[in-house]
Amino acid sequence: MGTDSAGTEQRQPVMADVAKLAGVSHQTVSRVLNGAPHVRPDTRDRVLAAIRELDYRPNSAARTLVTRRSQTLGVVSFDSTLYGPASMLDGIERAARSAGYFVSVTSLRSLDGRSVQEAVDRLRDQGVEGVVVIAPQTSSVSPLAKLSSSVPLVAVGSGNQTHVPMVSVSNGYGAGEATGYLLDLGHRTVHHVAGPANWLESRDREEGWRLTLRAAGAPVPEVQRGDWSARSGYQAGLRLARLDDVTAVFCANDHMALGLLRALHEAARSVPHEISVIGFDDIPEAAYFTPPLTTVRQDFGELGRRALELLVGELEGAAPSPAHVQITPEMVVRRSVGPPAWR
Amino acid sequence: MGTDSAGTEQRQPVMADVAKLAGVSHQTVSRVLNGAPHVRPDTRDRVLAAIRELDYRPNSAARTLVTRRSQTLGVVSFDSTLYGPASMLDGIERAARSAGYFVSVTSLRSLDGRSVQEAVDRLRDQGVEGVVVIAPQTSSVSPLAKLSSSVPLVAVGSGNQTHVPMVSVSNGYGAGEATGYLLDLGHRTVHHVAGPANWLESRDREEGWRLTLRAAGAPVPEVQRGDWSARSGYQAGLRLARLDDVTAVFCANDHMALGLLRALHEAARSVPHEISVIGFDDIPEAAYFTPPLTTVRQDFGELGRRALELLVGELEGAAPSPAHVQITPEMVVRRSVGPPAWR
DNA sequence: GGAGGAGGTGTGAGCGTTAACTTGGCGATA
DNA sequence: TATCGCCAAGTTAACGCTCACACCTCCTCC
Repeated sequence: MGTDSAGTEQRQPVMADVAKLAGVSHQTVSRVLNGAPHVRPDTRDRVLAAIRELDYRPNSAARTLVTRRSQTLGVVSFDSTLYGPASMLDGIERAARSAGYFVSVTSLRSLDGRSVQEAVDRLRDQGVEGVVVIAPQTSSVSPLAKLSSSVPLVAVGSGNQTHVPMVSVSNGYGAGEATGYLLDLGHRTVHHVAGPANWLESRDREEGWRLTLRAAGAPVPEVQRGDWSARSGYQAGLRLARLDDVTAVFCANDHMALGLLRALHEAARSVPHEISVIGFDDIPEAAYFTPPLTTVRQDFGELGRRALELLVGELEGAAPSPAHVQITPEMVVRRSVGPPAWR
Repeated sequence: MGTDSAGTEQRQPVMADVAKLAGVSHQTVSRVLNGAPHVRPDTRDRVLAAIRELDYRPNSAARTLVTRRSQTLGVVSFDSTLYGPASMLDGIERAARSAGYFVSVTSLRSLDGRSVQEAVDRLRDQGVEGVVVIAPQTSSVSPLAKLSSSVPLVAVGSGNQTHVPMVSVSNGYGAGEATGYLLDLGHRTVHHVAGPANWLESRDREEGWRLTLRAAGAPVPEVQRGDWSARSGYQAGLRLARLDDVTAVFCANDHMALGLLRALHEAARSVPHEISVIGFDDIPEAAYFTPPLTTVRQDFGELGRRALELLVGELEGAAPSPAHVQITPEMVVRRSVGPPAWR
């Protein structure tokens, strides 16, 4: 008959429905929902009961519209299939949730700056309050400075970028530790299987390796360049196996180290008796390689967590701190290293 | 000096600002933005120019409020640090983006049904239009049926759940292939390192293995139970190495196979000469194990993509298809298998 | 040449919430 | 007893967008 209440209305209940049922105004419902003071306990209870009865859910779009806060953070990542990015994402998500934020992710299809730009824009259009960028490529760092003006932004990765708040692992330090350890064992020098040239991690680890060799007065062999994959490590291994003065190799990550181990095995070069190998990351499998891999552990989850803390701090604290958090990696010694063979 | 225009207002431009600048009504701006017909080309151009000049961004919360569409999908995953879930997430994100959706993720802290419930609720409160659940544990499947009434939902994993649309890999088939291959090579039977008992994948692979042995009249050895980690595979390997009638082992995933290889190597049991090993997943590193691992490949990215297609279909097509998409895995033969040793 | 239709645009209402005011009690203070 | 102030509510106005409709101008057709 009338215009309303034509029986069983199927639409979602809204605040007004709750208010009517509880016999209060919608504003009081809002107050209860937001934990505002000055609500009489019995009133609160009536409202809560009505909410439960109707299974009422606040509409987040409406709330966002008026408060201008979406409670959502964005994450831009590159290849979230890799162990590192995946773990960081996981850390970020956990930290975000406990800070009361949702996480919206988007992954990059290519490495260029425009792609990062697009991804951040996309996230921004969706209304995220801040963005964490996991994109440690040289090409994607410079655009960040511009972007950060449009939306609070934190980078996670490597490098000494001054413009953007960032949390990173001391890759150079870790690489130095690994290289130094091998030199201390008595190796004349240490070869290096590096990551892609345009990754900051890659560059920093290479630099750490190089500086340590120089400081020790050791010769600096030619770098074998890989792309983080086991496949590329394998190929680097085949090349290194042809040289016969190789007694120690530092790989920029564990996956390449795995490939290297494979290649050395095929070339009948014993690890660690003839050649020592150190990786980087300490992926969960590293301890089960043949032989178990000595490596430099970095805590990806912690990295993500810290990045999120930084972002939330920037968002909620008034301080627009352009901080740079450094996390120190730690070497884990396993059976893939030893003193050089006497011969 | 009225109430408005006190100089350089810092607030974000809204549709009305664009309209004023272009000399049209806000509705025309909306039409241009949404590609509505019946807008004269030069009007459109003026509007577009105004948008660019002001760097106007539509407010998604406002749009969502009125259209009741958030353009956002939720993903619930368990341990997105693992290669499988991470790859699926990646596939889902890519597919979602090309279908015009954002992706909001949340990961489970524990396996129980209540935890899944909470995660989905959380996502729903945020206003997602649908949810993909990557949670192939037995404990989390039953709650899904109830949940699916409140929001469109698709599961990805395993099992023959009838209540919820799902996309899964034929785990039983893959396990059967692997087991059959080993039997065909002449092995008397095949041992099995299984995954956690409460995972559907685990259960289905174990069942495929068992059925194949039975069908071939082969004895069914006791199952070694692991937890997907290389560590647990290693421990299972130590146990199996003590038995001396073991000539073939099928592992429920590649990581456990890695641990197994390690244990067998330490026990001086040669693979494949004394013992053949097959894994499951074909992670990128499997080809570089020592020896390279024969395994059953499943395309996680494809899995995620298909799950998303299913969800979007349910969302946009009128058909509430309670489909069940099956993807067939494929065996990849490498050097970790061979005929049993004669002795 | 007036009716009808289609293209092109403007007007007003409403989505569901929070923010800012307003209102009405009631006890404490002067 | 009149006044102040605090508590506990209610009322109204945004927030920025889309939808439904009204309107105007041509053009076509009989």
